[in-house]
Amino acid sequence: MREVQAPEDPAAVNEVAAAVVTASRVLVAISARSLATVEDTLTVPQFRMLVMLDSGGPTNLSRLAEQLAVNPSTALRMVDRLVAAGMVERDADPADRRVVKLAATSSGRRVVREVTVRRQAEIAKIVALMPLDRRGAMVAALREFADAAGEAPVDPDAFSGSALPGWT
Amino acid sequence: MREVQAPEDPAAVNEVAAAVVTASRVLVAISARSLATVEDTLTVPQFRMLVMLDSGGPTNLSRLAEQLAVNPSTALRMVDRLVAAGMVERDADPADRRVVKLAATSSGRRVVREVTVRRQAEIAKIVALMPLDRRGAMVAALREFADAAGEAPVDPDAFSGSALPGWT
DNA sequence: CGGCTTGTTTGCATTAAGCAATAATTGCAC
DNA sequence: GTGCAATTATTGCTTAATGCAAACAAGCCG
Repeated sequence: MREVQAPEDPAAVNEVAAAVVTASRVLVAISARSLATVEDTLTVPQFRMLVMLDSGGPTNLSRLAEQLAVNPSTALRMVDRLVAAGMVERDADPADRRVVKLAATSSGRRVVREVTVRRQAEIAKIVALMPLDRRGAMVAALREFADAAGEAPVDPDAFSGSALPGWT
Repeated sequence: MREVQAPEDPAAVNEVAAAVVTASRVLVAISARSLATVEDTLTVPQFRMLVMLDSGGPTNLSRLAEQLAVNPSTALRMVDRLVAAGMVERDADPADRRVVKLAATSSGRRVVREVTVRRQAEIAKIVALMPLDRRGAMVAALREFADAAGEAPVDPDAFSGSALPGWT
């Protein structure tokens, strides 16, 4: 069986990997900075949970824990703290008395919005420093990379208002 | 004072931001997967510490804590656990009896190498799926982005063997 | 020498996290 | 329709990560 692609040049692959790693550092740094705004109020895991609730709408505990890839008991106690902080609301589900519907309060949503706005601003600031005629190539290249990884693209409009599910 | 760049098109900036976010999800996922290999043995913060010690060479506790951006006491207890796991070595500094020199053991270094190899393999696998003639554009675009962010690029050769400091 | 700084460690508290067990429902099979 | 299996939330126990403040040790400098 033959490779579909031409034989790989190890040095070239390394070059790409290095570029990927460098870019990812930038992204991680942006995440951290934009979250530092509300750092006094929220921890990183708490923020991730809040983003899930804000973007995904109300859910129950099990699904939330599954989305965050944590143990239900962990999720439960995080919810407890967010409820105590007034950022998440608990409601009984009339259809199934086992489940507890969880939703972000307006206060919680506001925090998510603040962080998101700041993050977008950080990215935009960097993008603005790039030569105008290179941005198209940037978008194309990143999409190509994401496509190759089999990741569903983010809708530019959808995310502009509210959420970046799962992204710290 | 006038802008150097042409006036921004908000929609275009959003497009770039969306592409960046999508790509960053892929990178985060790769991180998580490649670290899952040793998940049973090490926690994420422990691995970060190990990477620091492996790539940066021996240090003392204060500098290590500073690099990881954690409190010295936190770093101390993490070191305790890594020492107990046989992955880090404590040595007295003859020049200054206050400091404790910390270094990764060969066992610790091996773990870092395993994860790094797996991560590179994951990235390479994705890169291999991209059209050959687009990889150059990808590298160029990512470098441009990193440059704009003022980040020092990663040396492809330097990182190929050992380390990705600070990158989870 | 005596104070100041630096480096490590300990005490105390909170958050995060997983596993196991329990309780409360619901759904389904018979 | 009753009883057992599955689902959902919760609690108890343990460990790890984290920060702050205080203690303690060792070097530095005037």
